[in-house]
Amino acid sequence: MVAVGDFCGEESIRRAWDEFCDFLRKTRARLTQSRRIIFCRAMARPDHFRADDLANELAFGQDRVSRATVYHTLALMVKAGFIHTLRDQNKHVHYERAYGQTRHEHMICDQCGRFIEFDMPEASRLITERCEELGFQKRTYRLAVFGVCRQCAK
Amino acid sequence: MVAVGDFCGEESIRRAWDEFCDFLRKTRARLTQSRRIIFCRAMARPDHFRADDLANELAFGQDRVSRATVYHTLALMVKAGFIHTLRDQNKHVHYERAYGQTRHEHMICDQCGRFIEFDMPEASRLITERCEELGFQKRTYRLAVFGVCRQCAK
DNA sequence: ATTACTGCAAAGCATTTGCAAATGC
DNA sequence: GCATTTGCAAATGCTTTGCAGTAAT
Repeated sequence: MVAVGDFCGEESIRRAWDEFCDFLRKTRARLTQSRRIIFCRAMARPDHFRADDLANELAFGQDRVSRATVYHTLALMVKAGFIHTLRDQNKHVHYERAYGQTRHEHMICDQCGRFIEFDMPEASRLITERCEELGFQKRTYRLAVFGVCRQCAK
Repeated sequence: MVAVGDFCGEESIRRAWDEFCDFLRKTRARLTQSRRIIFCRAMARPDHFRADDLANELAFGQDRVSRATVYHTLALMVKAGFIHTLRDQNKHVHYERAYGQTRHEHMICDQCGRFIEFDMPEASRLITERCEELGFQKRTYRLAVFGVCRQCAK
């Protein structure tokens, strides 16, 4: 059983966790300590993180959770829509918080690997049009620009 | 030494191979039999193929080339701009011919994995604008739409 | 009590690498 | 002849899986 007071600090994360609990109940999955720990740590990350990093971070200490469970739970969180996956130029999967965020695209620096977010609202409309023309049922799309960021260009 | 007559059928491939030879000479790399075989087979593929598949195809027979060499050569071809990489929903890398092709984007079917090409010329301009605003030096970009294709939707 | 979840360690698996032999220049 | 490339097999490295034990409902 997950203690009621056991959420993870920030208020928005608490709300997110409550919604994730709804998702879990709806899918007859269980509310576990491990899931709460992983969920909160993942949601608290401000940047684009990798499953592996999070797993390493959670491999020791009192809140320790196994590598396998981290991977499982992140996949659940993607399914529930709380995080998104991205891929960097080295084909590694990165996650980013989706809950409470607006749609944005990414520029990825070839040199430092940094992710720079930018908006391109027009893309969505254009893509929707093309999908309708071609009878393709869009689920989502990814737009990534590769190159060199301002800092690295200096 | 690579025999002069030893190109690979199609005329456009022959021209491409000649250009690849220029590239190789320019970078002081060698014109080898293995490279010719891999280059021609890769260029002849009409669809989106995987290194692994090509390596398997070339693992037997008189034109056999090792797996490692296939991977190496495809990387060279990407560097030289004759093929592009794409990633499918299962994080596998696919290659597609770039030589003689115009820019296009992809819809990738969640169910059958098919790649559907479509044009979205406006994207390029919009992206260039954003990159200028943000001081990002664009090298290339990838736009992929995920969902269900017309056939699978039936 | 039942069923799902967790942790562990092993398996996967496409890709990369180290090194000796072969080949192009 | 010298440097690059090739082939082989082993290593890599992230991710997934099988299974036995543990926890949630």
